[in-house]
Amino acid sequence: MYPRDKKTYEKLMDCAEKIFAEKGYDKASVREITAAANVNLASIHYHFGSKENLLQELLNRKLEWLNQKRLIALNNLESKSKNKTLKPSQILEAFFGTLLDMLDEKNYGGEMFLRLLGRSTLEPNCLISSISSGKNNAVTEKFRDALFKALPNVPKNEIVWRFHFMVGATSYAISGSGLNKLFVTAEVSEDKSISKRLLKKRLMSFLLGGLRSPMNSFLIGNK
Amino acid sequence: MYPRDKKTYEKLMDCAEKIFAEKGYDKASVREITAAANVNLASIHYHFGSKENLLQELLNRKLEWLNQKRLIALNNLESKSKNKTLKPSQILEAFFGTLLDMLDEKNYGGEMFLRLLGRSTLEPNCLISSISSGKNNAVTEKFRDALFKALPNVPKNEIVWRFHFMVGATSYAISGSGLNKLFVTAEVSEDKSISKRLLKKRLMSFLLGGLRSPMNSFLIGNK
DNA sequence: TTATTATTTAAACAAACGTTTGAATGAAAA
DNA sequence: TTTTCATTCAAACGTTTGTTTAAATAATAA
Repeated sequence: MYPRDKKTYEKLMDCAEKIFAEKGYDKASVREITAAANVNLASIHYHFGSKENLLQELLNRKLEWLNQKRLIALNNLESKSKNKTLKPSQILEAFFGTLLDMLDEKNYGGEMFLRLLGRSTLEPNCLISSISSGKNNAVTEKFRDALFKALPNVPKNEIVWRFHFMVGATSYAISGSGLNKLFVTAEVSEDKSISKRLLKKRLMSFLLGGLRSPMNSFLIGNK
Repeated sequence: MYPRDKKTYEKLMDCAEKIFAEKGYDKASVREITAAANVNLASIHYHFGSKENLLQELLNRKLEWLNQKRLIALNNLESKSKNKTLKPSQILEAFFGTLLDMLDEKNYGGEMFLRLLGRSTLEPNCLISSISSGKNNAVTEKFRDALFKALPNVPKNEIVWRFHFMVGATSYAISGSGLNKLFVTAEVSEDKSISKRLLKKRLMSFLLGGLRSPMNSFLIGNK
């Protein structure tokens, strides 16, 4: 079932990521994870201390990697266009695009991580502190400030709100339930693999439209 | 603690709604709900059969009420503007606006239900079938068709996707975690009560922008 | 009233959970 | 080799979970 040489630690990481993504944190049991990894029940506590720590370490490692790619993308943009201000679409590409590109990756792990990240962002308990604390927060603030600069005419408060809305739409889209519903209902005349490839383009277009939506567009013609 | 005359059934409904909304289905225990309602532990199974049925009945009742209001709003729009096609903003107002108006209601129940609905929509397991089945689906399809008519130039597939994105953004925004994060971070210079009142306007504006976003807006200037 | 049904109650059940334990096993160092 | 450390293992622990049971009580009908 599993390559002999893979260490227990890595096997647990792999299986935990997959099962957490599929079932969510609560419904994924330690017994199921260790069974899938073909290791002893107690090994999670030996290597990670607890089930919760396992999830933490999982997300920390991947998020750090993702955020590094995000920052690199943002820095590239800023250095390329020397003095010109960045366009909102470019900033979104660096933040959400970098994330969504993982869907296209060959390995199954990309999609699994996205599902897990979406799940964790939407998860009720704030037990997953790594998502909204520490380094991750610093990256978010950097992009938030970039949006401030790119949209000088939009009040900062409004941008913060819209940033949250974008995160919400994305989290839902990449979470398991969201992804499945999308592929099922939109599959009117589309292959699933095509939908998967087009998800990024479609979502990004939606996010950009929402971000640039004229203020008070809802006050016109609606009392 | 509780008015004497309230029947056990109603007390359970009230407390379950609140606790489900706060903690999510899994983390909300039968013991906590019955304790809060000040009734016997076994009464959930006597009146509802199971914990799951309790949630089902809860959502069914409220969703039916909400969807009726949605349909009425849509019918009003269609009958008012005799032959003219509806504007997207009007359709969104009837669908999402009707939902978000519950935030403004005096009673605490409105916000609680929104949190619960957001939670349930985002919940991993598809155990909450009432959300995406039966009458609720019929209402969704009616609004989807209305959007088809309102946006004849946009491919239907695209509209279905964007509809999902809108649901995702809304679900996240009204769910507990979303609401809290929004109020915390956006509270730079705003009172929470103000943020709450403005949530609808802001979210609706975002949704409308996303819905009407020009197609392929992300292909321009981005390789 | 008595008889009958509906509801509430306290107690227990069975299963699943994360976690802990202490011995057994493996590998590396002395 | 012997010693030492890291890792694995089977078994059990203590909680918590949703659910069930059977007796007790309340409400209703005859």
